[in-house]
Amino acid sequence: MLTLKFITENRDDAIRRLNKKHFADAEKMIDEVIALNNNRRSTQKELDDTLAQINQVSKTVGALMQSGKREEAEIAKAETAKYKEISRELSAKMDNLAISIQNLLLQIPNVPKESVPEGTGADDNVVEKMSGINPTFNFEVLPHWELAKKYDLIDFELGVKITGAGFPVYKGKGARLQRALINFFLDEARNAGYLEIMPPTAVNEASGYGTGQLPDKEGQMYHCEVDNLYLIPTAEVPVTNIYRDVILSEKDLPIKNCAYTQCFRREAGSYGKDVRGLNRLHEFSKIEIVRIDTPEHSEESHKEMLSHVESLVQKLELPYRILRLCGGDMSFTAALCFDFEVYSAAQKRWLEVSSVSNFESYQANRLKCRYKTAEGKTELCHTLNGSALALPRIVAALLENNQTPEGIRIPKVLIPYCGFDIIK
RNA sequence: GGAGAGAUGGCAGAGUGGUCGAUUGCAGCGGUCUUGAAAACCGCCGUACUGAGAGGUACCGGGGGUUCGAAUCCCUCUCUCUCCGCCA
Repeated sequence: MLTLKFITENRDDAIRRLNKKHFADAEKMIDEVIALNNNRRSTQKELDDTLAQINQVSKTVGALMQSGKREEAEIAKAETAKYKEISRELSAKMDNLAISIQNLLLQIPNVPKESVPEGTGADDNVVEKMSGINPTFNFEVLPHWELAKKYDLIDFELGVKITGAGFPVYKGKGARLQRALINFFLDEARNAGYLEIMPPTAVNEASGYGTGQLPDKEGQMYHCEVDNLYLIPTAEVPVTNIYRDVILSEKDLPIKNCAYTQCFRREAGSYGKDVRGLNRLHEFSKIEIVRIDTPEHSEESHKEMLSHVESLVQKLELPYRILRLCGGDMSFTAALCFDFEVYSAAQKRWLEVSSVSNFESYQANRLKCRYKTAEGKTELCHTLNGSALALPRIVAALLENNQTPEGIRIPKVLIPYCGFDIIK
């Protein structure tokens, strides 16, 4: 969430930038926050003064009792009664104000950076870069779900039997390809300086709130009600929460973590051709990269993350494009976000395989993730994360783009990881 | 699942109703000494809100209560540890 300091000191700027995100009622909500906060401040002053009175009288009571002046002590005791009544009312008022402010702040999205383009939806995203060669075929190409069946790589029906739609079963070379990609992505991340983390895939409520999946996306996560745990939709949740309520030292930044986990998404409301095959799953594998950084360096970190992700799709020899998301298409919490898409030759469409975002201090404020500067000041960190990469759509593109009459060719970089160079 | 113990500052660990926001040790920071380092010695060393500042207020797992006054007493919730049971 945005900080009160930012909102109160940059009212007009905040409203203008929220409008870029096409956030309705920006002005109304910002002004309400400011009004509530002013009220909160004056109420707190009153409350603090009242409590100070009580504390002071209490001290004299103690002193009087010790010196045996009982009657005077009794008089002093009686005096606190009226202050107590006042403080009770004031603290009730304070609690209400604090809750109202918190509720409002949770509803206000992050403000986009200046470099975010104007726009209302996916069509307004700016293509930053397009690279790689779209494959051409002189035979009839099959979509990946048919290739998966033809070569017995992925069994969607079996997944339905065991669990349900969106939980595919990978078999033989299909399973080995999964493991190869996971290891390849993890090795690449480690070589780029990321510390590998293997976190739990179920998290508690506090972690869900920490990274902002709760309360907004409650319905999108699998919830184990008996123990009140949530299956993670991304490794971002457990990994970023490592730094919840932590004050880091400036010399430790940027922190660079990577993690492979299974990810679970209910995808309530999804249907149609977008969910065919591997395009949208309830459970999938993903390698996530996470950074915690200083405000001064986070932009640089973001660039490094983008070139890391770009190197992955390049090594996999996939045609790709990088989109700079417009204000209207960005997520609630991002300040700047780039999407990577790979071209899927049989489906003839772009598939999103990575989203690399800078959240600036928005997420850190909720997480209370701070760092001590060299001068000893405590400041909010910036947090960033990105997929590097999510497997299913990469697999979809690899299968479709690399199909030949002889079989499916494995990109050179993956051959040592797979242990085979063609699927036939 | 059964029984017991516990939750205090980055860590360890005192504190059982009145200058306790908290003794002490370690770690950290600054300094003296040293060619440099170590050792020794001296000083500093939680977070947040509020105030121009001095300062004020809150926080000893969370919430509630008793009291003029609570880290300390009571209730409640959560979590952790130990032992037993079950088990990958």
